Amino acid sequence: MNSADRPLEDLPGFMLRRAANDAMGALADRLTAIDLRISDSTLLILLDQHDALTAADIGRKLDIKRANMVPLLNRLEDAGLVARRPVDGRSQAIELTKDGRKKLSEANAIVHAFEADLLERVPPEHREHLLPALRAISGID
Amino acid sequence: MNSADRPLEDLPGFMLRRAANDAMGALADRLTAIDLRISDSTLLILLDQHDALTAADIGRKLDIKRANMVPLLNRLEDAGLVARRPVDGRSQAIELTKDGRKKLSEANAIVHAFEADLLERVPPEHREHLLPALRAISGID
DNA sequence: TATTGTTATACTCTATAACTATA
DNA sequence: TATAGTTATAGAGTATAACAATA
Repeated sequence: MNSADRPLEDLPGFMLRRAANDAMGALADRLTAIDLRISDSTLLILLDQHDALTAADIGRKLDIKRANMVPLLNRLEDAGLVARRPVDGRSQAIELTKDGRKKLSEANAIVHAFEADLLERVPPEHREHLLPALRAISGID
Repeated sequence: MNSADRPLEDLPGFMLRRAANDAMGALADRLTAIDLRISDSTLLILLDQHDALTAADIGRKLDIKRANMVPLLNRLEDAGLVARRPVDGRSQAIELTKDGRKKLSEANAIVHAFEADLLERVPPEHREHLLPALRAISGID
């Protein structure tokens, strides 16, 4: 036992991992009600907020490798939620279908309720600092 | 495009996932220098801070299912870093070996440097709020 | 009866290498 | 030459079910 070292609960990195795992586990559970995974819902929300994204665009924005976009898009296309539309000889735009927009509205309801519940858990005095801190860690702004 | 919805970067849950993924990817990269995974280093640090933990104890503290403790402990035992010692007919204490304590000190150096760098990225006015917010999300205190 | 350690298994996410076709 | 989409594959984390032995 080395008392000079801080317990794991005092390490921001460890707690970041634990908080993310707990929170994402809870979100994944809620999303099973509409047969979506977290990455599915994220992709639908992203498509709703940007026009004319290609598969490679999505991969870059969501930190998903090109190779891993394929099964993800196959699954969403098989479910009838998105469609691939060639924009030139090698790129394809990914677009929400009518069913996709319907599923998106269900996903938005679940995700936003989840986000509200998540913030609710954070004591008010720390609440406004969470997003800026997380953005800084991710290298955004 | 639904402008009523906030972009993904404004959702704490999404940014929590992204920050954790980015940070843990960076930590995992650093730990490859001493041939450890994140879960390995976490287990070594935990063993250093508590006496006489059984495999089931560790699983509960680190949120690792009993079944998944087996390959983890096998790997660390094969590497000579921990030893299993039966404490009764069904439980076994997990103990750091001499090599394990040496590896632990290397892991502590890497982990604490990483934690310092992580906090450094967070603007000072948000820094002290990060840990309490993450603890609250994880359901600690 | 509940718990421990274990085996087997499966699913998700992620990562790399290699290939074809196109800009 | 660089990029896009694809295939195949492997690693890592995680989940459940079932079993024997023990508390």
